[in-house]
Amino acid sequence: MANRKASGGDTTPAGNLDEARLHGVIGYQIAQASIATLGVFHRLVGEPLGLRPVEFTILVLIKENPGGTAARLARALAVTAPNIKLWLERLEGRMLIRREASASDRRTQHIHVTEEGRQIAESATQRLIEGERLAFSHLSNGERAILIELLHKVARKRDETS
Amino acid sequence: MANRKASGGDTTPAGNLDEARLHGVIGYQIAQASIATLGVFHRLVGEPLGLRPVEFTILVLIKENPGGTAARLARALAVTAPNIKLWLERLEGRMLIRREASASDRRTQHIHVTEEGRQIAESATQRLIEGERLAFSHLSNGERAILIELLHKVARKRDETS
DNA sequence: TATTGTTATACTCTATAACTATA
DNA sequence: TATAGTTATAGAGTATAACAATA
Repeated sequence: MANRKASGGDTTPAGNLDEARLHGVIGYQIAQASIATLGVFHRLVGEPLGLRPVEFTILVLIKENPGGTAARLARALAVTAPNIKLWLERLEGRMLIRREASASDRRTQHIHVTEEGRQIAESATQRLIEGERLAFSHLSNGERAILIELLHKVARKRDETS
Repeated sequence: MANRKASGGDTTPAGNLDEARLHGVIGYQIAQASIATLGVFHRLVGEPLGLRPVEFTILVLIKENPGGTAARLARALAVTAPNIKLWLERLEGRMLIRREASASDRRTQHIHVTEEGRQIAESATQRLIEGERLAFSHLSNGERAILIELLHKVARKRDETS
């Protein structure tokens, strides 16, 4: 931290290293920003609730899409089928979700959250929203809303191209 | 793949209160958006140039901060010391960077890019900027600029809290 | 006493291929 | 023929602990 600039200086997220044209690469800025958001997640959800980012996302998506299938989750999160199966097994082992055989298609299972899973999912989401609001309080409410909408637009693109 | 808007597709059920709440989690939107940007990276840089995201970032940061040390890179990218050492060894093995012993501090090494490393770093950056402009053409130039600045603000936060 | 770089090691996560049973 | 879920396995990536050299 020897050469840290004073307040108002042009410090960069990457440990005060110069970024130059890298600054204009969206993917790079997203990766750098994710270091901050993952820090918030780990502190407020990962550590206290024992949830990894993937587990949290899967749990919430199941809660919001009750009766969905594993294959649909895998596509939504861009993970492989064996991968999603492992995470579902862990969540099921912790009694946070349950899987029911489908009546119409005997290949698939309909996934739901348990009551405990619902509570943890809602608690985690609430912690994240409040935690991010506090950690990123140097962004106004409007800026956070704009950021989310623009990120949403970027994320939407992958469905159309890939 | 799934490009459905309604009719029981991958859209979340309407009237679900918590769907809006997950929508407001910055870290979630960042993770979703990174799937799209990583796709662009893999197609335009990872595949043709044989560079992983970490390798690209390390290479560019070295190019723009010549003479830096491994420890500084590790802090900048939030990776551990043994980890950065492995990536530096691979880049050095490909003759993209070189390490020189320091005269003042005999513990450290000053890292520079080779001529080939410089060319690849610049080519990769150029490909990414143009590729993202094309892939995310549904965002205006202004929107992309705003997105980058807001991500920059989020990323900058991690230095102050952690 | 703290820091840089390194080694050794184990663990987590992920991807691929192959299999089954359904459709 | 295609899809959902599963199994087995190998590989990639990452973290931790311990160490030596230097500040």
